[in-house]
Amino acid sequence: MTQPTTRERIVEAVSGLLHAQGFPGTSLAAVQERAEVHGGSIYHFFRSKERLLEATLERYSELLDPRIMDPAFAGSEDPIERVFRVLDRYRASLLETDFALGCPIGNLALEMVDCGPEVRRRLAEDFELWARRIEGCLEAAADRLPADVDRGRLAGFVLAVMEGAVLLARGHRDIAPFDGAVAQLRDYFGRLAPTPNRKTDPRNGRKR
Amino acid sequence: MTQPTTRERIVEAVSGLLHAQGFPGTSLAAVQERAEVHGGSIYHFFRSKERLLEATLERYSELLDPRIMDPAFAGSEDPIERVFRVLDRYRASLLETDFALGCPIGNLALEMVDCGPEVRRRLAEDFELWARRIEGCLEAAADRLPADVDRGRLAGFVLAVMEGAVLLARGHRDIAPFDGAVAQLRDYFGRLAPTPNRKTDPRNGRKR
DNA sequence: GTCTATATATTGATAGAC
DNA sequence: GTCTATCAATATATAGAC
Repeated sequence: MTQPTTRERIVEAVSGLLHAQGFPGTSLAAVQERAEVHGGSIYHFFRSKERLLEATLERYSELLDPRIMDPAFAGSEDPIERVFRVLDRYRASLLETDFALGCPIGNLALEMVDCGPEVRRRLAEDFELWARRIEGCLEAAADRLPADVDRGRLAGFVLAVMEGAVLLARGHRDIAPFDGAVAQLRDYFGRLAPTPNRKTDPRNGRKR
Repeated sequence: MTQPTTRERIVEAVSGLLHAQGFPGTSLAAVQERAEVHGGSIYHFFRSKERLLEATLERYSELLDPRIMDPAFAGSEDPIERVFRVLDRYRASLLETDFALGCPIGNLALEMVDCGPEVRRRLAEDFELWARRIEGCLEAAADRLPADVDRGRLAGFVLAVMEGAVLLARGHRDIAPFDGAVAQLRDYFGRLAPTPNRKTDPRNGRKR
């Protein structure tokens, strides 16, 4: 409830602009306007545009749970269904923004070819964090998956499918490729966890 | 064997630069240097940078078969194995270029938010062409896939996985996420086409 | 800490001689 | 068709008053 600091306003502005227009497309002039700060204030807090990116990547990792995962998980108690609720949030974001906003980390991963190790580290960290949340769902559904399935690797696969599906939908400006990829992923999960039959399984529905 | 025209040299130069540095990152000054043309020559052939991009996207679609698909398909006669040979070529490209070069179309799909309908159309066309080649492999292996599998949709899924896997590997600067995603896709195909057992299947090995 | 003013470089694009 | 010269806009970054 406290007033955001100038530094926070700057990061918040970059956060939105970066998502919509990428790193080269985000000019500091636009950041000034959006954050309602003037010229040199940005450089008072950040030595360079790349340092500003680093702070924003850290912010993204802070926002992952409250903005993405928690709302998605709230939609279902079933752990595998929760995975698909997460994907559905990216679907909704694509439609709401007319394919302008995909995954901010995914965009940056392709954009930032030449960048310092700190940016690289934070990008990888954000991907890891996302995958670990999905892995948590898979662990919760471990009894419904084949024992020999590597759940960490499967979580990474879900992330790859999400990023690829977002990319295709944005390229086509059409949600159909996204829906097709998600449907195929569902088919895969269906073959991994045949007939969950949650209603009769005593392990499900437990509250504590 | 004929000498490349000036126009062809320009497109060739853009082709490489675009792949490595993206659209905003590809300056016309760099194009001049690489194509060994001077200033206004580019504007003699192309009205704008975006027109130049359109010509390059058309070039990419021309190169898909000779540069990507044909060499990959030459590695195996088995249609499903051919799908994975294609993915393996992207893997090799990532390693050879130290993760600098991924999929040129995938990069552009995320970069080109504001662009004319012609660019959009050609991007979608290039994706479609890629997926249709994979779909051709799946059709050739139709007898080893469940009858109810939508092969066009599965081909789009393979493309999504490839794009996502390339994106993750570039973000991590590590081939492990790519390998993990491909291994998981192999697992999926294994569950779709259990024990191909090509050796004893009379349908395989036919030459005409 | 915040502001104005500005330095320096580079961008896409144009004009016109040859 | 190819060249030189250059425009106008914009980029990141800096200096210094307040």
